[in-house]
Amino acid sequence: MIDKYEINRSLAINLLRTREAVMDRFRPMLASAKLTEQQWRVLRGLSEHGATDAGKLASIACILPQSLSRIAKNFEEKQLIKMETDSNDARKIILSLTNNGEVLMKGATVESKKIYAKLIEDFGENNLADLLDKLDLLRNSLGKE
Amino acid sequence: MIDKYEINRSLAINLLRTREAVMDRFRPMLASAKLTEQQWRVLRGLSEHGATDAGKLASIACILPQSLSRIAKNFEEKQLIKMETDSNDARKIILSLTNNGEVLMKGATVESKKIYAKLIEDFGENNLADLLDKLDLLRNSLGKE
DNA sequence: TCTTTTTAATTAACATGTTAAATATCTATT
DNA sequence: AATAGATATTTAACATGTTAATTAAAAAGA
Repeated sequence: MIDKYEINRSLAINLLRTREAVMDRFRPMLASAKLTEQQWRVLRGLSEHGATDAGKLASIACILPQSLSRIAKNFEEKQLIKMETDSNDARKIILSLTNNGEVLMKGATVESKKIYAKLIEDFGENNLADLLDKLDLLRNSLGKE
Repeated sequence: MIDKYEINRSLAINLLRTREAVMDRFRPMLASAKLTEQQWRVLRGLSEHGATDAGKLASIACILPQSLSRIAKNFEEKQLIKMETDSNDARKIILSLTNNGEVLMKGATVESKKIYAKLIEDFGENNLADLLDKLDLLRNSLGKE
């Protein structure tokens, strides 16, 4: 039964395999920084957005709030982030990088940009723009954002 | 610092978000069958390819052999699959669906095809073909397959 | 103001991802 | 045939995904 419904042709699997192929280029960098993909996205979100409450940060980093809760506790113990209660809303926790966290991200970000630049060079800037457009279109077609 | 390196524009995150949007359409089906995404891919692989050794099946289902090992034990206890040693190579384990497993997959496959057909209708057959082509191209550019 | 509802974050329980190591079997070399 | 090296699977330990429940605080209504 080899048709467009077959597993190797399915959209979800192709998105997964392609993402894995992309991440393979970043894994050495992450391994040398001793960070998981999710931890990297959290620190990157804080680095780009500055102090952010947990809910927004989870959304930015594309992880569940429950996962961020665990990651944040871990990072606070390692003194990579600070956790403070929002003075306007005691339910919210504001996260921000410590100096240690910023130092860690400085180096990793330089490395990450090099890898991404090489990826764009290999894939082609136009191909990348087209692909990102198609992905946006698909998400819109599915009624999400 | 909003440039092409910014997290919300990064390729890996977009592939992740888009995949999540696609899977959102399938999750109700999976929930009603009480299957995780990975369990679904394993059963689907067996349904499409018949009896398969663990290594090949893990590759087909796009999960790690270690994960398949746990899933297979779980499924064997629930009598959804059989596990037999390969008579030609005692290192290999051949997995196959039981009758129970095939019955489960019959219904779920019908449902899955309906959902996928609706997705194609919403996204457009040409857009889907283009996207799959671009994903292939990207994987090839990255030197994978 | 008091109660109810909603929201933000956390915790719990189980499944999977990831890296490393262990086990068993096969293959190649001598 | 005996050994060394390679392959297939499994197990272990820890991090994250997922669903559900819990806690605390804000917002809404009576």
